[in-house]
Amino acid sequence: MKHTDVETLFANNIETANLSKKQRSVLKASLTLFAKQGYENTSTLDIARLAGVSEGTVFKHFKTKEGLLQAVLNPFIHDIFPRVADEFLTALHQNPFDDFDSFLKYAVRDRMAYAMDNRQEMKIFIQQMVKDPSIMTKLTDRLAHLLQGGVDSLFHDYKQKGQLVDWDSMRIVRMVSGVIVGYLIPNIIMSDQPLDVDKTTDEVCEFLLDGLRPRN
Amino acid sequence: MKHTDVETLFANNIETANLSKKQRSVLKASLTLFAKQGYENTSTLDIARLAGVSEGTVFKHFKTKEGLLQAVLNPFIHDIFPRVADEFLTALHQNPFDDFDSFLKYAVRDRMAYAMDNRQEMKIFIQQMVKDPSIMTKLTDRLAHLLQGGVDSLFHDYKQKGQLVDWDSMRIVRMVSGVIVGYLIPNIIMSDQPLDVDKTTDEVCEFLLDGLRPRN
Amino acid sequence: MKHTDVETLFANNIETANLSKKQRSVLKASLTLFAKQGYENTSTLDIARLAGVSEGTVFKHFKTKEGLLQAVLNPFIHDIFPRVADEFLTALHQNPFDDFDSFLKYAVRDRMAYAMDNRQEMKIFIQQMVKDPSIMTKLTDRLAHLLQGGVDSLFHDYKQKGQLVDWDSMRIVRMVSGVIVGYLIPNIIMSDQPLDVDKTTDEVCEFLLDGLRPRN
Amino acid sequence: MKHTDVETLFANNIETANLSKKQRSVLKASLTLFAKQGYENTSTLDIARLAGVSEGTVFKHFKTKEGLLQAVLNPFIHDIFPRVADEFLTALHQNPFDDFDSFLKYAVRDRMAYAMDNRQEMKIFIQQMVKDPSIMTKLTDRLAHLLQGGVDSLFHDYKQKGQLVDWDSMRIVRMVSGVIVGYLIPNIIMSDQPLDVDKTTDEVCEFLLDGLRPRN
DNA sequence: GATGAATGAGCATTCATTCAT
DNA sequence: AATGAATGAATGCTCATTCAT
Repeated sequence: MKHTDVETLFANNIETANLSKKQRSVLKASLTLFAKQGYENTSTLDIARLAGVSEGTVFKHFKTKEGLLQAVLNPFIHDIFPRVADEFLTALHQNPFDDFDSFLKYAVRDRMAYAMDNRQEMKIFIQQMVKDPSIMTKLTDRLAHLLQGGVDSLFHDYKQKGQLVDWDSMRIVRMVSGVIVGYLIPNIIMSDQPLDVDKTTDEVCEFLLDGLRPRN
Repeated sequence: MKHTDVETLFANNIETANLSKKQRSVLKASLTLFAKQGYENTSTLDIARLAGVSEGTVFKHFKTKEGLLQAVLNPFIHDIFPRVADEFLTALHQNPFDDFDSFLKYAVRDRMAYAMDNRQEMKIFIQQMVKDPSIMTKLTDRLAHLLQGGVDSLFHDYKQKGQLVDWDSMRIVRMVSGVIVGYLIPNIIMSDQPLDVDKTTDEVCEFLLDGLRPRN
Repeated sequence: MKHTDVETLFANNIETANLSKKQRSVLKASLTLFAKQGYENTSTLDIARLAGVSEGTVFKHFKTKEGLLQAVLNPFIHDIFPRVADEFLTALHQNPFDDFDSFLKYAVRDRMAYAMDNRQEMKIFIQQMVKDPSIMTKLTDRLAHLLQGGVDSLFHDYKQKGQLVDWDSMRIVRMVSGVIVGYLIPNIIMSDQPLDVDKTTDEVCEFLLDGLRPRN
Repeated sequence: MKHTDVETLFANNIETANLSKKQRSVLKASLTLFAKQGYENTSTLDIARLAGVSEGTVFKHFKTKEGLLQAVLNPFIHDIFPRVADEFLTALHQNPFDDFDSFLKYAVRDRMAYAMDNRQEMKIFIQQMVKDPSIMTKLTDRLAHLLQGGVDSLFHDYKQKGQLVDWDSMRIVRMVSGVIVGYLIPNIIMSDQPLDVDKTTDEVCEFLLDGLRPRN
């Protein structure tokens, strides 16, 4: 069960679909350069050159450099992340795990691997979030809304079976993602040292499982 | 037991000490503006104006804008953060807690409050780390080194008493700080919504304590 | 006796006649925009949008933006203004006035009303003349040629009857139009305050007829 | 009795006084180029080159290209034109003329010569007025205010002596300047054909004094 | 040490014009 | 004929940095 990586989704994105070949290459060049050197340190000329187009072309469709950034980030917020979340929830529903331990391990490993596969893209997101918090709000709102329904039913059985603490589902999600984020962010940012997904998953889960064990 | 805030430490900082009044005001203006609008979006003229000096003065001592950034960040890495860590460890040693629960609650609340008190300064750090990972490496190396000795002796008793899982001390530190970081970063960045430190501390500790409970 | 306004003449103009519907709409859009925001501040994209055509279409027929301007101005010089002048002279000949006073009042009121009715179009002309004096030369040459014959016969009788000073006809024309221009230009340019044509006509004529010499 | 020309006044202008040598040369270059090729067709690089400075220098003091235009025009509105008007009124008061004929001839010739001497500067003014009518409003308001008091006393005697029609003084001023403007504007704009000031003065005055009514 | 005028390379953006479809 | 994507030169403007005073 392999997840689709962001780049593929990006290429097929609905908003991206009606762009010409050149405009798509502008978008891709922006993604690459923003990730590598940051938004502010990337000039529109850099983008044009990497995309193999004229500078005018960069502005013809995207109007401003900021518009280009939005065009890079929006698919993530409105399409890719939600789709990924959905894909993930579906996968979880289709492969039911007998116990919460296996479930958690699968989930953590999967999302961690996902993030590792898409480091570059994550980095832009993190960089922009640090500057413009509204992006983060938009994204978390959107994801919260998406997960709200899905996770309740997922967690319900495990709670019944006494394998999972009877907390509000979103609190559990926050804890788990908090720990993962605390682990991943330093790694994503210092991108030269990739993470050992298996080892980290084991460590994280051992810790999470005892934290999430039901109180007797 | 109140911690000293970063700004006071900053003013008294050893590297900062031998600067003239004007140069110090340049440094302070940089801190303020970098925090508010980011490094790239702050011009040296902005800094000069806020500091009440000429543009030439900004460069007289600090050579380049990058030098100004380093002058702002270095005290944190080499002086302020270590001193804060030391202050914290000392406090912990001086106020011994009978059980790990009380200890953890104190520690978490204290560091959380500390971060909340110095949001602005943290924000520059986060922003720069995202762009220049080496800053993070430098900082974590330095802190790791500082804590290594200190925490071992702190945790030893609790481990003996069967109140704390017998993991490597740094793994415990990483877990705890991971959870805290996962909680704080979103809040620091979206600085308009301050965090309820007490409530969050309780939530975080409830979770951490079961995760860190020794295995039978 | 109502004069035809410039827009109607423009639409029926001989040079304009063999244009396609789209090209005509390009020309009309140019007229509107040049008048409203000036030639330099109007982009060919603005024109294309207002005309409801593509940018390519704008250039298909008119070759350059300058060509577009010429296409807008030429009808005025070669067709519309002369036709208007002719229409005016004819009207004067057909409605002979017994005395020069009545004649002058009619003429002044008519041309003044004409200019007021076509402010927008006048404005482009004025703006362009200021930049490219050759337009003015072309126009004045053309009008001078047209009036030369016509006015002589018109003025002759009045001069004979001792109602009009015996100056060269063109000097009289120049004086009269000078005074009118001095009155109108400020008003056309500051288009928000329309002029009271009747009142102004009376003032201007009183002055033109008696000058500054006191009435006995 | 020779009037001071605009360029000299411009150089000594109070607002202009505290500019550095280079900034003054930027201002002078702007004046020259705006007059020669119009505001829109003059690039800031053109100005920099003619002024013999870097492009940055152009913006250091004047902030924007529009600011440069204002810096060129403002002295005219706030300083030069008023000073010229004052100088003119004073001169008229100091050299009393026995009859209105001599007075008018002197005044017309003087202002006409003044305008001819400063064609280039006038041209910018006219060009800008055509685009931004508010400039004209500002100027006319200012001049009207200045003349209001002065001309009344000047005209009073001539009116008493029966040499000047008993109209409102401003109406007389408007008529006279209207005729002069009607004569001058075409000439200023088509700057290659300078005007014969003496001949034109005679023509204009003859007309102004007696109107179109035949001499008995 | 401090000043601030000057620099000039760099940047985002605009726009008339072209051309393949 | 019409389209509109693409072009690339040009433009107004910014900013870190230098240096004469």
